[in-house]
Amino acid sequence: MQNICINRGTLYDILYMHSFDSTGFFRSVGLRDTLPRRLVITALTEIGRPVSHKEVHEWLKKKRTAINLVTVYRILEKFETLGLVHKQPTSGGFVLCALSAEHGHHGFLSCQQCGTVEEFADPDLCRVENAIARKAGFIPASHLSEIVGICSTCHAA
Amino acid sequence: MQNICINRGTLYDILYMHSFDSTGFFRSVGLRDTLPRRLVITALTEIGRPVSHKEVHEWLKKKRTAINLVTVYRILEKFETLGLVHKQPTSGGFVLCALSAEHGHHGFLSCQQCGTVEEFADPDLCRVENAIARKAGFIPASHLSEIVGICSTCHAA
DNA sequence: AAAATTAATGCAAAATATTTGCATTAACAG
DNA sequence: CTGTTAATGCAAATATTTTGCATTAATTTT
Repeated sequence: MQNICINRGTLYDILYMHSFDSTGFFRSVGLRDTLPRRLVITALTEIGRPVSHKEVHEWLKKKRTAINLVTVYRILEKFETLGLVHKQPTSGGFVLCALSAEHGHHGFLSCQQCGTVEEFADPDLCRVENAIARKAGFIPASHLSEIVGICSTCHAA
Repeated sequence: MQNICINRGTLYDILYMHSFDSTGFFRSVGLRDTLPRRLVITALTEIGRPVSHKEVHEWLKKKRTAINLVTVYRILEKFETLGLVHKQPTSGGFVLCALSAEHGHHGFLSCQQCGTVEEFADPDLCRVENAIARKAGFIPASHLSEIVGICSTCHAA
C-alpha cells in the first residue's frame, strides 16, 4: 500500500474541484469515500500552503464542518502513504553542518537504511535552483535539498 | 543575531575535533563557552546523523555527561540561529501535492512572508540531483527540494 | 432494499514532546 | 577575587501525537 501511484489527472481534478469523483478516486486506492476525507481534501485545497494537523482541524471548525482532530491525524497519515499529501521526510532532527550556511544552501544525502547523512554543496544545483526561482518571480533566500536513498555502504552489503 | 555567518574553517575543526578552540569560537559569536555546549557539539559530531533533542540527551546520559533536556532544547535552538546546526525549515506541515509522487521528486517554492507554497517539477534539477547521488555512490529513491524566499506578489507589494 | 460486514470515526485518556518561569550556578569582565 | 549576568536545572504548564475501545456509517452480500 506504500507506493501506490496516483494518476496525475485525478490530482489535478482534486486541486481544482472540477468534476472530482471522490467515490471513484477512493475506491481506486482501496479506501472508503467518507465525508471527513472529502473535507480534508477541501481544506488542503482551499488553504493552499503547508499546514499542521491542527490548522486543518481549525479551518474545518470555522466552516462548521468540524471533524475530530484524531481523525485529521489518521486521514493525513493515510493520505501520506498514498503520496496525496507530502510532509518533510527527514527525521526532522538536527545535523551538525559541515558547510557554512553562508551559501544559504543545505544539501543532504540521507540513507534510508542506516540513517547516515552526508552533506554536500553543488554549484550546479544552486544554479538550477536559482533559475527555477527566478522563472517563478521568486527571490530566493535559502535552498534545501534532500536526496533520500541507499548509501554505497548499505547497498554493497 | 539570526544571520550570523560562521567561518567554514572553524566548522571543519569542530567536525573533526582537531584543535577546536571552543572559547574562541563561542566568543566570536558572542556566546559563553560552557560545558553543555561543548558536549552537545561532541554528541552531534559523534552521532553524525539527524537526531532529535531526546536522542542527543540520551546519548549524553549514556556517556555519563548528562545535561538537562531543557538545556539541550535551548542550546540547539541557539545553534540553529547560528547556522551551526540545521533543521528542516518548513512548517513541517502538509501540502496537497499538485504533481504525482511517481517521479519521486517534490519541489517547493515557499514564501517566507505570506506562507504560500508553489509546487514545481524541473527535469534539470532531477538530473543534477541524480548526478550528485551517483557521484556519491548513492542509489536515490526520492528527492526533496525546497526554495525558501519571497514570492513575486509579496515583493511587488 | 434490508441485513451483515467491517472500515472509519469520535471520544477519553495515555504517552510524548516542547515551552516557560524562576531560583541557582558558573563564565568572564574588570 | 568580586560583581554582573548569561546559561543552566528543576518543576510545572502547554502542546502535540498516539492508543484503545465503543459507535457509526460505507459498502457488500443476500
